Amino acid sequence: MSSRRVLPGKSPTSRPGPEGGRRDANRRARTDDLARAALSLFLERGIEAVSIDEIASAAGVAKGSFYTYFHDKADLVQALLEPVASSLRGAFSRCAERLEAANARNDRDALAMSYLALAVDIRDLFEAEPLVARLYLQECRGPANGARAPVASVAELIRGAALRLTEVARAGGLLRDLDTRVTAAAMVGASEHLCMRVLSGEDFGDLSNAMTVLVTLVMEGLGPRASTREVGA
Amino acid sequence: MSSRRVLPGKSPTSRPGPEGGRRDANRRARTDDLARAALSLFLERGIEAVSIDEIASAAGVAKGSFYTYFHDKADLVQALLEPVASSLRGAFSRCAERLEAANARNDRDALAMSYLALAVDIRDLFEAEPLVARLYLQECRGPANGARAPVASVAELIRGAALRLTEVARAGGLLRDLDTRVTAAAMVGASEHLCMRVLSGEDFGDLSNAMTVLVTLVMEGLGPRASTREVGA
DNA sequence: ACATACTTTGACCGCTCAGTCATGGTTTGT
DNA sequence: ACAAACCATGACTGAGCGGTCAAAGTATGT
Repeated sequence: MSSRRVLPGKSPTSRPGPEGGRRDANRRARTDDLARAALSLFLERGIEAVSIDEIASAAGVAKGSFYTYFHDKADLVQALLEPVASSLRGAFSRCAERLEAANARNDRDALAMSYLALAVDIRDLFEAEPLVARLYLQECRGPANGARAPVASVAELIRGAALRLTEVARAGGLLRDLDTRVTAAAMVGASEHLCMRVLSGEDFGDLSNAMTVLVTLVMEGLGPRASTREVGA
Repeated sequence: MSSRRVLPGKSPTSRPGPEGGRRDANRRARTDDLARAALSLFLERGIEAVSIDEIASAAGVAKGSFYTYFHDKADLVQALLEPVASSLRGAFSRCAERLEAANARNDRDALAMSYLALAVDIRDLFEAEPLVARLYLQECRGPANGARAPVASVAELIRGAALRLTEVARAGGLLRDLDTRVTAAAMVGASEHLCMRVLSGEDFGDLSNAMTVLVTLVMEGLGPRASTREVGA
């Protein structure tokens, strides 16, 4: 699972030049420069606080050149997130297929392994794209306005998938009969926070260790084999 | 635990007028108006995206009046958060005391009850100040720059306390020998996400239900009585 | 009663910003 | 070879913003 390029939000309309040609290569390089510069600045100051001029300057291009490749800041954010969003869609999709097969066979272990495979997929993705993952985690709780709207879209994707997958886990007997929405939210929250801390480079151990704790937490905390000790509220 | 007033960041230097007098009452009302207006706008658009003019306008005062009561936006955010931050400090402090007493008696049940009492304290606080809690949760992951710096300070307070408390839980035998930082992060993450979803009013059940799931998750997922089934990574 | 600090207002000011576009150079397709 | 699209540049434009402050009204302390 190699990282994929950020694509420009805007392309020439009639004569883009041959693939691999001068203009094509130039567009790739410029897009990359802008994306990289923006990502770094966004992580440092937040999406909203960074100006187009600063991004262009940090990328080493003129301000007007920014608009050759992107419509506006939101367009750039969208482009930054798209490779990760696409991979996430793929991961959730593969997990859904594995779950379907496991359910058809009434195979509870295969069910559990589907979720574990998903966790590994997500771990791999975040490790391949740590900075984009961090940006997502940093911004995904903010309101979906302005340049942050693309981030909110990815959050919606993840939320929906977590809910669906949690529902399947419950129906398949992996989780007790607790409120699915609450359970899904707890899992998303815990995993995001762990990833965020790990990816921030705080001498926090690696993502696999964090994932292990998370899976333990879920399987034993919410699974049907839990002890009879129940803490009342 | 009643909610407390937001205090102005700026006060008159020589003749504030008598407590309860015309000017005192006026300052309270204006401060409240500004705080309320700002809070609403911040939740809708994020702290950074809201201008001083918008806050003043929404509060029904002239723009220059904003500066009568607050130095700048960060000052207002600080004032908004202070009552909640103060209560959190109190809650953590009370929990620490209860833990100390339980540890002195080697009383494991009292240890567990200390954490439960903390969860109840935090639930009560968030229910008393839902909008401020939501603002905190929305913004606490962002970089600590500009008007968001006071939010980051509260996040630091919570992170530090969670780590300390998790360490005590581990030493007291409530949690297995997993990495304390990871465990603390998972708990903070899960609880924040749950609170955020509940407080957003998404037909998500109440905070007590969410807290119950969270406590179950922790006590059974990470406690020493966990089943021998271990999911490898 | 009076002097003075407080309060309110909103026009003003200088600065920043997103987006535009004229100009000139480069690449492509015919 | 040539026409035309593409590309880069940065000055320009109008809008928006934070903060200031003169002028006038109000509350307070002596």
